[in-house]
Amino acid sequence: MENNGSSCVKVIEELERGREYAKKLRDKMNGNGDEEEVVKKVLMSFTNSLMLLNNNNTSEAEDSQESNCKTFINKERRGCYKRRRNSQTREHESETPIEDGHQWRKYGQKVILNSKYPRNYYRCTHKFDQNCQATKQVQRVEDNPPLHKTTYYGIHTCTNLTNPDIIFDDSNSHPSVLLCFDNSLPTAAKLQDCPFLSLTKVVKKECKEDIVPSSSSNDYILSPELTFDNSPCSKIHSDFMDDMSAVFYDSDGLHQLPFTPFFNFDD
DNA sequence: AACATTTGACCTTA
DNA sequence: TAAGGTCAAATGTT
Repeated sequence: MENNGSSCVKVIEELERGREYAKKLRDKMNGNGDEEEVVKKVLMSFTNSLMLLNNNNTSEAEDSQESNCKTFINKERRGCYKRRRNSQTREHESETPIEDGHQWRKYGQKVILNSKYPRNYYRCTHKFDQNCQATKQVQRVEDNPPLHKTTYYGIHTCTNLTNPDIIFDDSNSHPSVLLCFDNSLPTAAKLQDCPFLSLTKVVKKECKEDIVPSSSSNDYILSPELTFDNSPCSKIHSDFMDDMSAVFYDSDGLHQLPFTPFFNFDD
């Protein structure tokens, strides 16, 4: 895949589009027995295909670094990690740190050379209980007007959509990335009226320096599926779904399946 | 007590 | 070797 990243993006985008259509069709079925089951399976197929694509994308890079990174084998090697590839990011800039609807746990902060403000590092709260590999970095990049840059790595595979009633309003920020969530839960139906998407709004603070708390705890709400629109403003990199593991969705929710992708787009 | 954040150490990469 | 990403003990919060 390394020799044709843009083609891979197109495939992913096409699959995303197909999945959206399947979702719309499923919604229109409205409990129509067997036919709805078929649509659900189509939807599941799109989702799993996207997962497979991602896993295939990253397996080679992971293989090459396996010998160097033994973080999960030998916990005594502190600081061992996979350095991020520049191409595997989604970026977003806004006047305030964006509230993306996911649950994040801050795990680090670094002073960055030639930057006035430190960079904050977050991982998904469900990194360990659901093996969700999503991370993000948040850094204030400008003073006046205040501008925060959020860079996302990986994709959420966790399933903890706890409050889909609160929708993220991105209208006041730069529309660099639009995210779509739909975990097939009944409550998620409200989100599907938004064509390009919707973020479940955060009700909790991100970190003390970045955002004013709006409630008493520190978690974000999250939802499991993530898609991107086709807006020219969207900044989608070829292999954004880094760090994914072999986790697939079925019509009942998220399940870990005991196999790994068997095809290779480079063939 | 459980969970989240802070922060210095550790490690990899350019 | 400097810069940056991650870990984990210490500390804070609920």
